[in-house]
Amino acid sequence: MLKLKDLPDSKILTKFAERYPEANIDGVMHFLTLLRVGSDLSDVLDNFLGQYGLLQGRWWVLILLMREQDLTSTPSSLAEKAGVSRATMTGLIDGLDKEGLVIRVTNVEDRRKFHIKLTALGQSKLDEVMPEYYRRVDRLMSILSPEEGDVLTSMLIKLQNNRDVFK
Amino acid sequence: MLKLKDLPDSKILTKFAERYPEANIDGVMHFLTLLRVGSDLSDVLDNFLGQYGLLQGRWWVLILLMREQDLTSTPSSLAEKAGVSRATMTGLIDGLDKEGLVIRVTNVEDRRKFHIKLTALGQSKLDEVMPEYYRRVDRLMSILSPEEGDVLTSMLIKLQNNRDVFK
DNA sequence: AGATTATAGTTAGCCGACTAACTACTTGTC
DNA sequence: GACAAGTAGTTAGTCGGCTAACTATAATCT
Repeated sequence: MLKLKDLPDSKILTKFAERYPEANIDGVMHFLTLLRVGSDLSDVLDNFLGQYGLLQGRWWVLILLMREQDLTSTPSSLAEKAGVSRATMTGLIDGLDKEGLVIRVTNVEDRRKFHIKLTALGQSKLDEVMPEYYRRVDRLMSILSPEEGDVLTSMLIKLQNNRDVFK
Repeated sequence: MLKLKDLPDSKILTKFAERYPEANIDGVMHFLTLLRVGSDLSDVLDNFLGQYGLLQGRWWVLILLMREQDLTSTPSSLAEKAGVSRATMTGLIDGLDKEGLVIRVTNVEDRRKFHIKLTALGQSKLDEVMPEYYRRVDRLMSILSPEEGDVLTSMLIKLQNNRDVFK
């Protein structure tokens, strides 16, 4: 996502605003800051997960399975919930299967489907990662007061709901 | 970046919190919301740029060149400012060169380098995209008051500066 | 001045997304 | 109950990132 390291300073934005008077300098700065911080935090998360041999894609699959009562789901359902294509989910499951973190079980009721099940090894991988993940998130977010956190989220949701204006 | 569509609700988080008492439910929700909104806005931006035959990578290169006094820079400098590897920058410049939006000019002072220069066609591509881009950003961000925008950015910067706790 | 070290750019090969097309199976309709 | 349409999963091929290794050139240090 946003890779740009060199965010414009107000001098540059002013130069651009001369050519493009539509520019709302403050708005652009707020927008770019949001993209940039989101991207950087995502990178930091990937980096953290990498220490456990995971990446966001695989990690979410494990978590989605753990959410299920019987620790089981189907590739299609996982793909939809994880926000990736079914083809991508095939690859993610391949990798997790190879490492023994999940298993594919044939579904006798609908032979098009598989049951994807979290294994004991998969659960123990989560048990290894999640406590540390939660501690890190807590440390990260504790720079904001609980009230600030609520305000942040409410503003983000407003932007989220307004994003269609960009389409 | 964050693809996960199915953010946990408080019921799921509570279940996880039983197994992982470290979990600060509110903090996790705020964190995931930030990643999610950042990711979605980035996708929306890519989608917008795609209508003009651009993607974020190429678009930033054009903008970085336009920031320069003589509309000229080097691949290394562009790579660093854009936050991509030099190898990736080679590919971006290849594409832009092929479309005539930038040109490579040999550098007689240091024959290892090239001058990468924005062409008139490249400038006119920006002139086509930027006004609409600024209008969209303005419309998006105008859901927040100027004061809210400032508060948002200041909280984001706090998180940004605190992200090393994750490492 | 010559050898070493550092820098600029490219190439090759990998990785994880994607879409499109394919097989296998199920559902629905006449 | 056969056949059309829909769904589940995989495969093949593309794309834009990446790192590592390579070539060419410049700078530095005896």
